[in-house]
Amino acid sequence: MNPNEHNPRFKRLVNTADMMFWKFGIRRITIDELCLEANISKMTFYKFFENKIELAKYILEKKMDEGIIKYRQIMDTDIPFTKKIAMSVKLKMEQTENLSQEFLTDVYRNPDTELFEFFESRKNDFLNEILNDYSKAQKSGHLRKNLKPEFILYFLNHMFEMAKDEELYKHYDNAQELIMELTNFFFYGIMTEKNGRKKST
Amino acid sequence: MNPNEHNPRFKRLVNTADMMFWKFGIRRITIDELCLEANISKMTFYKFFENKIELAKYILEKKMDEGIIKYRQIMDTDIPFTKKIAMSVKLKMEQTENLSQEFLTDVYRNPDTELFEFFESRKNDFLNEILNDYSKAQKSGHLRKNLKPEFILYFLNHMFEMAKDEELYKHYDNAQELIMELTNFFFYGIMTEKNGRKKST
DNA sequence: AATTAATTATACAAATATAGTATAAAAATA
DNA sequence: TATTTTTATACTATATTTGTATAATTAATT
Repeated sequence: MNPNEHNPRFKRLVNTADMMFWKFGIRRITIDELCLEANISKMTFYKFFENKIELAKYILEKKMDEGIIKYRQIMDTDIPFTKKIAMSVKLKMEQTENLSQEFLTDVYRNPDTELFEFFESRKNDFLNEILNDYSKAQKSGHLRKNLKPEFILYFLNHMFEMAKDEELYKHYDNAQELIMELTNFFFYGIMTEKNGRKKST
Repeated sequence: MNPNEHNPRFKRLVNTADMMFWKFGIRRITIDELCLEANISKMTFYKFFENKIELAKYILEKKMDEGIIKYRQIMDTDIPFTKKIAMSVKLKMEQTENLSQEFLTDVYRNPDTELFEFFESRKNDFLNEILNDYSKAQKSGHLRKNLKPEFILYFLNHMFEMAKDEELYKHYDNAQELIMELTNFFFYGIMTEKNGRKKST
């Protein structure tokens, strides 16, 4: 809800920064460079943002909000819960793939912890929302009762590391196959029988 | 033929620099960063290279030499000349694809013209070698006589721009198809009839 | 057309980052 | 052990970057 959201210079700046931060990380990009590329003067930059970190924060916030919105769209749709899980796993998978290592590295290693704290706090809000959704699903009988929602989150996060594990990958023909295996494992692992589990395989 | 070629620290440094320059360009990478990443001390860096530009020059030279060697391998093989042309076009195509825009931008925009001049001079040597090969082929009747070898080079260079032209690309289903079209056009355009041209299509 | 507002261009001081060197300690090698 | 290589640290001189102040341009509004 930035009041400058429709200002063409503002948009140009944010888009340029988004692209460049994503590609090179935050610390490698100078404000002068951004202004040159976005074709605005430095004074205009400082009209919009206090400094580079605030700009990065704005971009990060936007990206995270997009993810949350997509997640909520899935959860609010009137489809079976099993389908919701499958779709949200797929969503997280895609988002993990699109993640820029350069951007994230700078978020985590930024000397002052500002960006990092901002990111972590937002991430926690999001995780709590997911946790809440899973808890509700558990109460309404969609998920196994003898399963801590925190474990689900933990497993979900580690799924993506597993998807990149060389040792594990060896046993599959391609990445897609391994991802399917993990998703299925997760899927059947959390569901109650009536909601997705096969009685025997 | 650097005497340090087999020194593990030297190798680590060069490999790290290769990767990082390729990804981020030269100017964005500091010597400290390279040393940290390659796990060597700064003093060791300066044992191997006078400065960052010399290191970049070494890497650029290596990359260009690799290309030239591959080209010569093709030209020295005992295969029909038509095949040689097709293979060397494919080689150039691949090399153009692998080109790092970040690396090249820094080569061209480096404030002191050192790297640029080094690159251009090497490139010219290479172009002359190709020119020479085409001239010989022309004399031995593999190429049309009424065709300046310089035109071939010019066309070859512009083929790769054409391959990326949005307007042109529209008319093809995929990139491969357009590339084939261009290669064939080039191929039949330079050959004498007996060496590749179809009498009618 | 005159006034007002927004944007740029330029220059600048202060802060920060980087390059390159000197030195002593530590590690590896002979 | 003696010798060589490598590192760690500290430091100076540059170079770069930040953030601001100012006047000049440009665009928008009255």
